[in-house]
Amino acid sequence: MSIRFAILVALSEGPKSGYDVAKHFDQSIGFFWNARHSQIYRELGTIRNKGWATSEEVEQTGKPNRIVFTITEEGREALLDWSREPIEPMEVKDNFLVQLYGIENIDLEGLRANLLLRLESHRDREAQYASRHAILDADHSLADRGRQLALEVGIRWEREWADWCTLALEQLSPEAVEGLESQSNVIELKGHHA
Amino acid sequence: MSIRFAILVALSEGPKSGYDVAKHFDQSIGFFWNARHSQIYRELGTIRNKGWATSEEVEQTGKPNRIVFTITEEGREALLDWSREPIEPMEVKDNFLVQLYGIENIDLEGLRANLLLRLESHRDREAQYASRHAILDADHSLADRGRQLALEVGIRWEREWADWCTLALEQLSPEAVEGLESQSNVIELKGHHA
DNA sequence: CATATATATTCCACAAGTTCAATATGGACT
DNA sequence: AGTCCATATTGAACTTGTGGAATATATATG
Repeated sequence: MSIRFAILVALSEGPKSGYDVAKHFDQSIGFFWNARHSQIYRELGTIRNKGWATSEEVEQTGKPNRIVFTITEEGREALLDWSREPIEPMEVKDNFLVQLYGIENIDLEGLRANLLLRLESHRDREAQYASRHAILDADHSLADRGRQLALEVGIRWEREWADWCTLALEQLSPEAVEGLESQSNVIELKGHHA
Repeated sequence: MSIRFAILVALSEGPKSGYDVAKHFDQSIGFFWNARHSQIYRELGTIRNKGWATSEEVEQTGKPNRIVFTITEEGREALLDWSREPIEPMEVKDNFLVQLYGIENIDLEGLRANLLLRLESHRDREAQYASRHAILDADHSLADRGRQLALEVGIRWEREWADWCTLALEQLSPEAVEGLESQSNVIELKGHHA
């Protein structure tokens, strides 16, 4: 229950080939639920098998033929039914947080390096979302308002994470950590191997 | 590359059975990377096969015997190696955001109901994290500082989401949406079926 | 007395998602 | 001439994670 409906959302805006869906995902829904092309093609197959879409081969010269999928009434109903069901809160699965819980048994230098990398990537993404947010017109179009809301939460999310990375870098800097009580075994292990 | 290391982090704090790991997850790391017991037991098997832990059966009366896993030097090194590798930014996979991108083709009433549910669950979680945050001592213990940082980002995350839910409920209220340009097919579909 | 819960592990079927390779062609870059 | 990229789809092997059932006993709740 997942990428299936993200694809169906894409099809609800107009007929698309697997390639189109993948392209579309790269610059919109994909920010929030991406997938590799192999999965997209497979899901399109099951969507068709469920009667949620019909497919039609379009001949092309010089390029491989496209197989274009068109959503059916059943597909639109499936989308509606899905949107009426309760949504499970998104599951947080972040290696950072696992590492923080095991901070005494991991490499602090590695963690700091990763915090810096993440800080950068959060700033990048925030800028990306913000630029897309700016070109939408939420005052007149429902579609744009929905997309803006999605981008809005994306922007907030990236901003909070970036701020948090800065905080974590401060609190875990060598000076800040010095003198803290710790049963770390990292130093002895380093001695064994370096 | 995932629950494996979360389990290894748990084992790095002391020997544990599969049941212990599951319990431990329920109240700590599990907030940020949970798993069902069937997967935990399976991963413990592969951790042992990789030589990252040894296992030992402990006889008990009245209860089933426990199989206790103890981390090895190789396991500790694997944990260190892992913490030195770059961490991929967490993947966002949220049905909400998908629905917002397809807002014209989903049921707005359903979306509003789900926003209310989510608002509640974010408030709950924030309170849960905050109460755990409060009992840690980040001024003296590195372990506690790490855990506090993890909880800190959890609190920020829940707070932002809760605020956003409120914003979305306002912007998608029937009054706010009225008069917006929309090609929605929801109404006609309802007519066909209700 | 029946039922639920806590303890403790195993196994199987399934769903969801990734990785990699193969196929085929036209155009752009070096 | 050779390589890379865009177009376009398929398929197989694999990893990761879920759901459910089976087994066995002690204690608590109704």
